[in-house]
Amino acid sequence: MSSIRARDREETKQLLIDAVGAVIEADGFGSVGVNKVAKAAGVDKALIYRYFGGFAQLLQAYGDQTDFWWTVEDILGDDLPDALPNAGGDNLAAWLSLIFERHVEFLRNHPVTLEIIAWEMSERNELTIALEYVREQRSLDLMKQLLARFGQTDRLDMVHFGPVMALLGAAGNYLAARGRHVQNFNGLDLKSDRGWQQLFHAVETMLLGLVQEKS
Amino acid sequence: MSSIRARDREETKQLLIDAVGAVIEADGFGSVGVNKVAKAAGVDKALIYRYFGGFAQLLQAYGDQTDFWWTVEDILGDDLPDALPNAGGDNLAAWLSLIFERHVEFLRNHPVTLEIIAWEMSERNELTIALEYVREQRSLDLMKQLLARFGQTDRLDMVHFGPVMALLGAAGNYLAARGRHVQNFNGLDLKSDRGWQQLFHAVETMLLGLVQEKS
DNA sequence: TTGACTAGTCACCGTATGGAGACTTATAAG
DNA sequence: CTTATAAGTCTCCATACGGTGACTAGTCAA
Repeated sequence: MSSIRARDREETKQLLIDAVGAVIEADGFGSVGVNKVAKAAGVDKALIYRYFGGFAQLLQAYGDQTDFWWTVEDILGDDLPDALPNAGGDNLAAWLSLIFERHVEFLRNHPVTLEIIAWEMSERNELTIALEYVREQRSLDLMKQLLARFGQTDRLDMVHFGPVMALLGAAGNYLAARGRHVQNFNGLDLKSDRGWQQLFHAVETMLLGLVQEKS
Repeated sequence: MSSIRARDREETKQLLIDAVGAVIEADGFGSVGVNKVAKAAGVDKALIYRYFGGFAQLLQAYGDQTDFWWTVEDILGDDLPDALPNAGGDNLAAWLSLIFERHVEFLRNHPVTLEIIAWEMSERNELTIALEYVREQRSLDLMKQLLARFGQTDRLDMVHFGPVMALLGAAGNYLAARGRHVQNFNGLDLKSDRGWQQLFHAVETMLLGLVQEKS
């Protein structure tokens, strides 16, 4: 029981920062607060104010230390688009399908990110605005890279490229976040890999059809 | 200033019930509580306990009085599927596209429903479970009706029907809820009708392609 | 050994919450 | 006119929140 930690400011700061993530993952973003975080860190809440200046700055520090969102490299992998010669014509559709899959897998492996997505639906403040700005930029980055490779040559009607990305991103976010607590959505099983495979398959088929539709 | 309402139990109950909706619409579901609702109703909060037994029952009464979700008739309109002779073959794709559009329009015209959708992302209790049960049933109802008309004749691969419905429903919910407070998502403008038209158009094209993809 | 510095503790404040009991007052029956 | 019932008001309570100031106690240099 002699949990007498040595007095160490930096270690205590890190304990607090880590506690933020732990509380979010355990109880969601909505119930994160100065009392709960301090208790989770095993530290007095007064230190939050002394070391960080306030709870908002602690959250800020947590955000700065954590990557909540994929980078373009995460999504495109080592096989950058130009590694695949742009021959087939439906390459972009295949890529979009793969991107959707990786997007969803990223979310399913990052519970804190799912909490943030859920939280952003009901709350809007400096922190959520900053986080959603990062995501929007990453998404636009990804789209720009895809357009640079496929924009002139692919048969997909580029008028639909943006809306389709939005549709897939929105559906992925919603279903992944919902799958945290709910089993089914519109008959789809969000808690089984099989349900997600069905979704991936349907998306792939739709995208291939979209390409061939190009007038 | 003599706002001396006559003493009327039923009227007061209704005032409270209506205040629930008003508070939700104004401040969101997360900040709904006994104090705020009573103040909005211009009534003492003790009456909530006397007339309803508790705040949960007041919410229950509000839920029973309000239709948060479309019915199959709302979505299919008077033109039931069998009113259109099943000639073209891509009728189902056209219907799905129309359904998506009506789904989104319903949401955009029902702010309280959007608040509930957002709220369900972070909270899960008896009330949210009851509400999402209703929606799931309505969605399955809709799908069953569509399958009954098109299941045997349409060229759409029925393996993909369920997942596609889930994808469209999820994207509609997410984008509509997000559009309450945020302007853009993946470059799509959620606050202008033009942005939504782009989305509808892209969805229509995708669905048509899906039909023609049937192997 | 002493004294300064600072990491960590503790008690407290103001506010808002959900909730209950005691009270006042309007109304309608006898 | 009297009186019981019920509508509506008021005060209070326990709890939890974010936040602050005073205090205790290790640590390290002189």
